Amino acid sequence: ENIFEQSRMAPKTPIKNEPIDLSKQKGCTPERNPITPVKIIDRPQPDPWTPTANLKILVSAASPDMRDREKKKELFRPIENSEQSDTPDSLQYDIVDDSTVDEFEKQRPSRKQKSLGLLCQKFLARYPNYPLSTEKTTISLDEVASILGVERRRIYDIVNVLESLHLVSRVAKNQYCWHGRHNLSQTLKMLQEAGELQYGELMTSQHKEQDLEYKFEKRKKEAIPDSQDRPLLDFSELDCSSASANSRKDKSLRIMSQKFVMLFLVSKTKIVTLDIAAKILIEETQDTVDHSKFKTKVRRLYDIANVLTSLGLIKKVHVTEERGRKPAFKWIGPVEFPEKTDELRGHSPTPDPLPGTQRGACVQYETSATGKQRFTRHASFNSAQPCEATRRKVSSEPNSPHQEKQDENCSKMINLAAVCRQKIEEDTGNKAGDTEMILNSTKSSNITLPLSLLPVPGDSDFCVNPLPQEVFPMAQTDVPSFSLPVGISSQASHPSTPAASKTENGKPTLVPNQPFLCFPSSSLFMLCGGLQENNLSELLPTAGDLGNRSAEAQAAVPPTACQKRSSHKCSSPSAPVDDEEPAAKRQTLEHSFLPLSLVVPKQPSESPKEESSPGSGCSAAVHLEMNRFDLASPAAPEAANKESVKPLDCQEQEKQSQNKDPDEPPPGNEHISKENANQPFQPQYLYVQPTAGLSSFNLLFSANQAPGAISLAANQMPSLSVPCVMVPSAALASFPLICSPSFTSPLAPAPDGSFSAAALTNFSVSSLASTTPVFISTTAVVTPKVSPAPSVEPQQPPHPALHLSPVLTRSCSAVKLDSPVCMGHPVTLLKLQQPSSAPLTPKSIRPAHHEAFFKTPGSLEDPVAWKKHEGNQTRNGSSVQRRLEISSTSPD
DNA sequence: CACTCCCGCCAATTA
DNA sequence: TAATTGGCGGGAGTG
Repeated sequence: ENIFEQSRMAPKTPIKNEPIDLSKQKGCTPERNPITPVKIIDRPQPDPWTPTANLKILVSAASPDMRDREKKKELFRPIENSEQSDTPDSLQYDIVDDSTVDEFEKQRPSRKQKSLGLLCQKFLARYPNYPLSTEKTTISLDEVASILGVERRRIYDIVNVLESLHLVSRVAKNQYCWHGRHNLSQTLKMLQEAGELQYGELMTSQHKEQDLEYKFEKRKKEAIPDSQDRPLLDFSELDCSSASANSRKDKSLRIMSQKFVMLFLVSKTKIVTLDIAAKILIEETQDTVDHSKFKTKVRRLYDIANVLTSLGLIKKVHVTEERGRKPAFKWIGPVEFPEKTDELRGHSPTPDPLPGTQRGACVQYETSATGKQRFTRHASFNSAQPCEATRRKVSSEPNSPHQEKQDENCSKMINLAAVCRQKIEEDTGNKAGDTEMILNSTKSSNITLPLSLLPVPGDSDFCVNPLPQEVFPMAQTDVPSFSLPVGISSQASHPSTPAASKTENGKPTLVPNQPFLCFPSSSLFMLCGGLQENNLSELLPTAGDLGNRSAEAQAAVPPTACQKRSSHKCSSPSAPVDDEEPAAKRQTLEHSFLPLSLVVPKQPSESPKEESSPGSGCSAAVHLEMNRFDLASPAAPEAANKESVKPLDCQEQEKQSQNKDPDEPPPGNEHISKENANQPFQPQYLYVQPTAGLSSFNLLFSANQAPGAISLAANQMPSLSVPCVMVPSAALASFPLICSPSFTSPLAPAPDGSFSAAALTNFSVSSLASTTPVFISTTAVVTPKVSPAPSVEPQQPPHPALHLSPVLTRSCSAVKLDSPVCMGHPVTLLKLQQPSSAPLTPKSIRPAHHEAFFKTPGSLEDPVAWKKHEGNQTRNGSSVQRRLEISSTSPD
């Protein structure tokens, strides 16, 4: 806007000129509105403020009227674009009042032009995405407000959201400092972790019912563990809910923003509907779901969504549910967050040296008046530093104990480590379980990152990069096992080499060893119908409305739950996939079967230990994790069908687990622990994603076996593998899913074993020797869980016992027991429902699915395809990947 | 009419 | 006490 004006207006309003540079190229704004290209502009560098100051003065000097006029013009013009306005600017100003009104109207500053989203874009345009570390950009609210021609109030709206993502931090009274996106991935990662803890379950199942439950849980958590809980999250925000009574800040836009973001990060589909988000965010009023309150919440969410949209993190979509179409937002930002290293990479765009390391990280603590502390740590490397100085109250904060130290010097790694530590500490103090959770999550997150599907983190753009390999980096870990991203997984899975090759490329180590891949649960889902994304959107989002859906949700949930509890590892993988994958598919699958999600469980005892290790610890921890990776394969069986199983159970369990111990044995199912992965394994299965055209079908084959029947045989791997194949066919409907459980034998170095054909699920095996027994029973079994781990060995996880938490849908419940031994050997019990012959519930099976199914002939191929695939696993894998890639990209 | 969400009152916090 | 922040919800613009 300014630009235009400048050019035109220049004579008259110098002020405008300054503001922004016109350079507009920001990679960032890919999607934004075309309408006002100008806005998009980005400035490479931050503007010098000095000029601004002048402006301010000028502005202030100007009569209010003038300002208004100017503002109006500004606003309009851009939009209008144009040029027309060239007319007499000056004149207009004066004129405007009267006659001009019409003109104005013409120009109409329509509401859109004043939208917060647009305003935010303008705001963002003023600052570089990746400012040089050296530069500190301070933002003066007054200035910005005047420059942008809006009231301050609006600036607060923007800044608050940006602050929640750590793009800016408050330095002083009217001052904020701009950090840019350097830390964004970390922030997101943290949010994801936190989100998993809090919302993991929910996300998956977003049933109304669940919501309620969810709420309950929350309460419980709050009530009980509050203090404890807090620590868990890096971001205090999360905690906030529980913690403080709620002072104003509790409700704060910042917190809401973070929670909102968490929902996306936790969501498999990456699509969150406003109403669901509102419900979830209403926490407090759990019971009282006032309509008005709901309404207010939604309003706020729109505010937040507008800002996030401007940031290119989400986009608006509509989910069509049975009931109708609901507004929703889809996460288009990075799904995975590379850890430090990656971050660097990601950020690459900006040459950010990590100089920051020294200064480092700023830890920001915010405390609410109430005493809640929220502190957020950022690992902001370079850019962040500025923060250090003052934060609002940080210093003042009496409450926050957390304020520990900020390490200025830490590198990202360090930061992370610190975080871990804190968590650990806190957790330990509080609950071991929590700690674990956290740790796990952290770890997991790391792990997860690799997912290929996910868009590359770092960058502004969210391009989705299909290449799994790239992603893979995670492989870094030495650990043999790891989870694969979907695409990858497929590859990996194949015993046949192809996959391996990829993996190899990515990480040689992995390849050989890798026992398995992690499929995101979602991926599994994909198997079935292929819908286009569009369709998907419809299906997915809804989350849980219907029973069917609920089922889906549940299905989905398990993984998430697992993640949460266990470690989150899984999550990431799944996530990526999800987005693109069509919900529909999932649904179908879900119904039928559980997704195979591989989840890495966290290890109970160990994790803490690991974590405990200091800074290095973090990294160390990571490694451990890596090693440990668990895959959870959900067993999933067909259970889906079974709605009979109650979702509740799962939820409950989840909740419980969440609340307190992740470790606890989930009564249900979820966890299965697993172990590690050190052993190498071969990929047993292929996952074939549907081709674009075909959308419908995805298969996972066990390398060994033929999928023919429902049950698949899996090979065994030392680690677990989850072989699952889903075939959706109408016919299959009745038992759409097939899961083959793989088991691992306990460590068998010799892999392959056999594979049990059982229809169930799989598991991972403990890396160690497989001491751990796994039980699978149709009936549910619960076992006690081992205590989390108190002591454990820190560094080594000799045996990393992984828990797989298979995601079980309701149908299956798995229980994992850890052996008291510590990390020892977890025992897993799975209770699987047998594939019920019973077909899915009618509901579950929706026509839509079928349609989808049918629509794509390719998909139909299924059976054939399978065979084919089997035949060519290798190929398939590659093709699959491609497909995936395509698909991923295609959506947008 | 439903969806969005601008606008700005006014209370909570800060300075 | 004044200024800054920011919750909140009325109600208007849009489709």
